[in-house]
Order: sequence, then C-alpha cells, then structure tokens
Amino acid sequence: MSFEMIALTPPITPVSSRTPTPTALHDQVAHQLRQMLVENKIVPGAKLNERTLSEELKVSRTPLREAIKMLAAEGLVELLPNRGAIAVALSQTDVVNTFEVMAGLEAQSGELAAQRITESELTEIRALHFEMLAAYTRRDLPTYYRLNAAIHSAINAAAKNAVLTTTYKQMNARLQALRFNSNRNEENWKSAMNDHAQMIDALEARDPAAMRRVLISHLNNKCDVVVAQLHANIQTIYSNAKT
Amino acid sequence: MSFEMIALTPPITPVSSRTPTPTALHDQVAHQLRQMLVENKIVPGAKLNERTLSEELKVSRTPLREAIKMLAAEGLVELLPNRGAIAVALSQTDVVNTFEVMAGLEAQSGELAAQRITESELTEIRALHFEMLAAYTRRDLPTYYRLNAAIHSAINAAAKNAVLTTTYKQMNARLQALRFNSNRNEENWKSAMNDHAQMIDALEARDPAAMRRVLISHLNNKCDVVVAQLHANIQTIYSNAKT
DNA sequence: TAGGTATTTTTTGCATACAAAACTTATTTG
DNA sequence: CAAATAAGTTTTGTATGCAAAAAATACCTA
Repeated sequence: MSFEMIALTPPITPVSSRTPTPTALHDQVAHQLRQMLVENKIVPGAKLNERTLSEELKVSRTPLREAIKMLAAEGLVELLPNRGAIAVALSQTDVVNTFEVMAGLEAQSGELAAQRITESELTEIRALHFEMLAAYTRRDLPTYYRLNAAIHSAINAAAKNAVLTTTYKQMNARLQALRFNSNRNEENWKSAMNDHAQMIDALEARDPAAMRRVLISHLNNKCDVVVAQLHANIQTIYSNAKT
Repeated sequence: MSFEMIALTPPITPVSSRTPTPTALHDQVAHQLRQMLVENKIVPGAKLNERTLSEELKVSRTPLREAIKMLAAEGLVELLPNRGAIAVALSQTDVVNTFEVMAGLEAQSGELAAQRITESELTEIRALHFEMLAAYTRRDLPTYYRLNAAIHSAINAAAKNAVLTTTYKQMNARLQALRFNSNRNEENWKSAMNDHAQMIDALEARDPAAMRRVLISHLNNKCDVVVAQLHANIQTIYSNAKT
C-alpha cells in the first residue's frame, strides 16, 4: 500500500514568496525568452545562439540552457541534437492541430465557467465586453486585442481549474507567437463581436452547452482566418523572393 | 509584414535521426526520471537530490538539472527556489482538476477519432477490445491495464492530431504517478467495460457526440474512484500513524 | 570555375569549480 | 531543560573550462 501518496504533514513548506525577489535566474530567463518568442523578437525558425543570448540577457550559459529546456517542454522552442534550439515554426498542420486543441480547452473553460461563474465575475466580464465594444466602435485594434484576451482569460478563471488555466496559457503562448491579425476584415471582426455577445448570453443563462457551441465556432473562425493569412503570407514571400 | 512567419526553405534540416543513438544526455535523463516518477520509484513529495541522482544515473549535475527543468515544465516535479525539486504531490483539488482536463482531452480525442478513424484502425481497436474482454474475464489486472491504455492510446492516435496526443500524454503521465487502482471493485470494473463497449459502438457509428458522452462519463467514473481511494488512503495513514 | 576536401573557427554539450543559501548539529544561555 | 544561537555541513545555483560536434572558411583539384 502506498502511504506516501498523500503528504500528511508536508515535509517541505509549500511554495511561498519569502524574499522580495526569490525568482531563480533560470526562471527569469525563461520568462524573458518566452516574452521574446511570443512577441516575435525571436522569429519562428530562428536559432537561439547561447553565447549571444547569454550576453544579451547577462547570464551565463547554464541558467540560459535550463530556461531553454523549459521552453522546449512548453513547445515554444525545438531542440536539435548537437545544434541547439530554434524557435518553433508551426506548419499549417501544426497550426490547425493547435487550434483544435485550443478550441477544446476554450470550450471546456466556457462549459465550466457557465457552471461556476459568480455574479461578480460575470459583472466584470460584462464590463470588459462593453469596453471591447467601445474599442471595436473606434476600430482601436490594440485595445480590442487586450480586452479580448482579458475576457477569454476571465472566462478561463471563472472555470476555477488551475490545471486547465495552465494548459490553456501554454497553448495560447504557442498561438500568440504566430502574431496573426484575425480582424483584418470587417466581416470577421463583426462576427467575432457577435460571438462575444452570445458568450455573455450563455454565461448569464448559465448554459454550458451554449457556451461550448459558441466558443467552438468562435475558435473555428479564428483558425480559418489564420490559415488564410498563412496562405496570403506564403504568396507574399514568393512574390518577394522573385523580385 | 512578417515574412519569417513561415520557413520557406527550412534553414535547418528537419528533426531526423542520423546516428543510431543521437539522444542527448539530458533527454535520456529526462526519460529515466519520467519513468521513475510515473512508476513511483520517486514517490510524490519526495525530494530530488541532485548529487544522489547524478550518481545513480551516472551523469553530472548539469544534464540532470536540465532534465529536471523539463519535467517541471511538464508538471511532474515542482521547483522550490533554492531548495531544489520535489515530485509533485497532487492535492485532491489538483486530482479533480487534472481529471477534468483529461476528460476534456479524451472527449475531444474521441470526437475527432469518430470523424477520422480508418477502417483498419477501428479493426485494431476492436481486436484490442476483445483481448481486454479476455483479460477482464480472467480478472487479469496487469494485462487489463495494458490493453486499456493501448485502446485509449489508439483512439487518441485515430484523432490524428499530434498536439492533442502530446498534451494527452503529458496529462496522462501526471495521473499515472497517482498509481491508483480504478478496478478494485467488481461494480466499477464492469461499468468501465460497459463504457468501452459503448465506445466501440460510437466509433463504428462514427458518432462524435456519442463518443464524447461516453468518454466524459468514463473519465468521471474513474475520477470518482480515485478520489474515493485518496480518502481511503488518508484513513489508512491516520490509523497507521496512531498505532 | 565548380565541386570537393582539409583546416580553422564557432557552437554545443557535459563536467567541474565556486559561492550562496539552506539544513544540521553542537553549544550556549535564560 | 527549552529555546535560541552559532558553527559546520550539505545542497543548490551559477559560472567557467574543456572536449566533441557542427559550421565556416580556405584550399586544392579536375
């Protein structure tokens, strides 16, 4: 019988901040690299040169390499034996697959949120939604994106499942590195806004099934747009290569 | 405009095996540690002593630490700043949350599999199912577990989504480390077998919704059993502690 | 000159060394 | 004797050093 399965008296004190800056160097570096990757400061396919990066980030190669290994496990970089690491360059299949999983995670977030959301959480999401409507009306894309992310994040938080949140964020980071512009045309943008209105309704109605439906459809649309943009970019690259 | 988004001519040759054993040391170590964790050779809550482990695995601390960082990103170990790493000890909430996510992933695997499974894949799953029926009839638990895992894995493979597979496996590893025995009593075991029969039917009918339903219910049952076992174990620990 | 080969340079991967933090224990003190 | 403190030990975290692999360059040859 396995007694050790449950820590009765935790032999080690739980994770808690004790010093003002307790963050280990490898964690800081991982955070910085993650930021650089999702912001495309390091573009997909680009090599992560250890010497260069360690000089840039002013750390030795050891914590840098540890950070790179973490990002590899997160799926943000790819390790090439004896040739270091590169920022992941998702193929079209990868993008579709990632969106599929993301859709599943969002749908589940929505389902759970519909069951578990508190009135105050719903109020905050409603408020964010109106702010987003304002940004949409002004065609203020940066603000729109920020609010859109905040709403999805709030829905996820309302699901009250830390494991789901972590998984969701990880998958989101991979897609963010794509830097797509899902609201280039009016049509899509309007449709996305409509989806969001439906989400609010479904949350208010505490209707998990409706929430799943709208989120799946929302993500499918997003995926289609991204794939279309990938194709557009390929065209651009070809025509640029020719000239 | 971001050209770099798509690697037109991959500057670096794709991942491919060139030497018979090209695996980097840190990868091997990660693999070994992962095995030790899911097999409870390192029990939840236990400290991962770097000196000890590096001697055991006959590597220096550098690749070992890199491996530990990967496992941390995978959620198999927890990093405690300045105090190393411990094997994750999931709280009851963690277990429930993980099962919830796992259920979502399984459900999606099933949905997609129902849409994408080939006749030969279905044939193989049918065969595995009958093998499992045999193991069930003999009450041969080890064989049953092996076949059960193989079937779920085959369903996942039939979904044809590599990202989903990776995510699924990662989540599965965390739960495997629990080492639960979900078929202690006849009732549950029979019910699980019934679920499996329904899965085959749903796959044959290419019915994604049915597949989702049965897998969600299947995982919920499993979760309930595990939580009950956790409680039982706490009782055992308390009574053992008293004597 | 194109292609191939040898040599140099760079880069990665692993081991070791050292400093700082945490843990252990011995000792002191109220 | 208990609690607190201090010294010693262990362990972690980071930097550096060295060997092997890969990449780049120079050189040679047909």
